[in-house]
Amino acid sequence: MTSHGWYRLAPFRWDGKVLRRMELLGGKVVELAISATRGALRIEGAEDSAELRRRIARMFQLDVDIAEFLAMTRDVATHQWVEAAGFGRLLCGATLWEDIVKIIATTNVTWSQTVRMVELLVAKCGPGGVFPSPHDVARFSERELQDDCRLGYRAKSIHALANGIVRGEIDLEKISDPRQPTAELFASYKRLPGIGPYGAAHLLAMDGRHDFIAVDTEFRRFVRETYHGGRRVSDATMLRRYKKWGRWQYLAYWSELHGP
DNA sequence: GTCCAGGTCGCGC
DNA sequence: GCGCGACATGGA
Repeated sequence: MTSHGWYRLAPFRWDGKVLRRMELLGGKVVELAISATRGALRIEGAEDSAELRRRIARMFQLDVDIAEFLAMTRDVATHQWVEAAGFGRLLCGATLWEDIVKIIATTNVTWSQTVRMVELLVAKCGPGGVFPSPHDVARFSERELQDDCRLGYRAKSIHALANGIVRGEIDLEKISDPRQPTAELFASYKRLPGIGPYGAAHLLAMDGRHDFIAVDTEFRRFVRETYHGGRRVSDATMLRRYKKWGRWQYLAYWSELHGP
């Protein structure tokens, strides 16, 4: 649950054992309490429903099959620990929309600012503490979002995204159609406001597609320090190291980052 | 004051 | 297609 920082972004709350979040289900706000026991997920706080299952499936990547990746790790000394540790799935938001907003909020800022931005956005726009819908966000002006949620220039992208969805100009269902080849999905994601190569690769990873590594300061720092004695090298050189992992490149890097 | 953080965008060549 | 500066914000 704690593989990348998402568990710290509102409306998620994590106390070290139970992951909680407010969620709007069947027209009412409920508090979900999610825990994992022996690899099984336990959900409390809501009646079973198709909508709940859909959201939980995205949050925990329940439909993502990482068997091929795990098989590869068995043959690589540095990754032997991965399978036993149960590593390989990223915590996601309940919807693609939520993750796009959160990824925009991670760009070109410190993590503590990201946490604050999302916290303020949920507080301002999300009724009852749930993650706000595009409608909830589109009610506010760009200026208001920027000032009250401390989004900086990202308010422009988030405002454009929310309004684009509300007006029907951005159709996330269509954009994220899983039947598309990875390269086309990548291109579609990159066309979203505020999403570039980094964001698109991250969104793909949330679809369980790890073909592209999201090159950011974190990736560069890790590779530089781990493999190049702190000397700076080109992105291409850094990426070459992970080519052998094929469509699991991002996950391979990520597992190195989180180490045994 | 300056630099930079899990980048993106628009512009000029 | 590629390099470059601008862009809000807050902490070092």
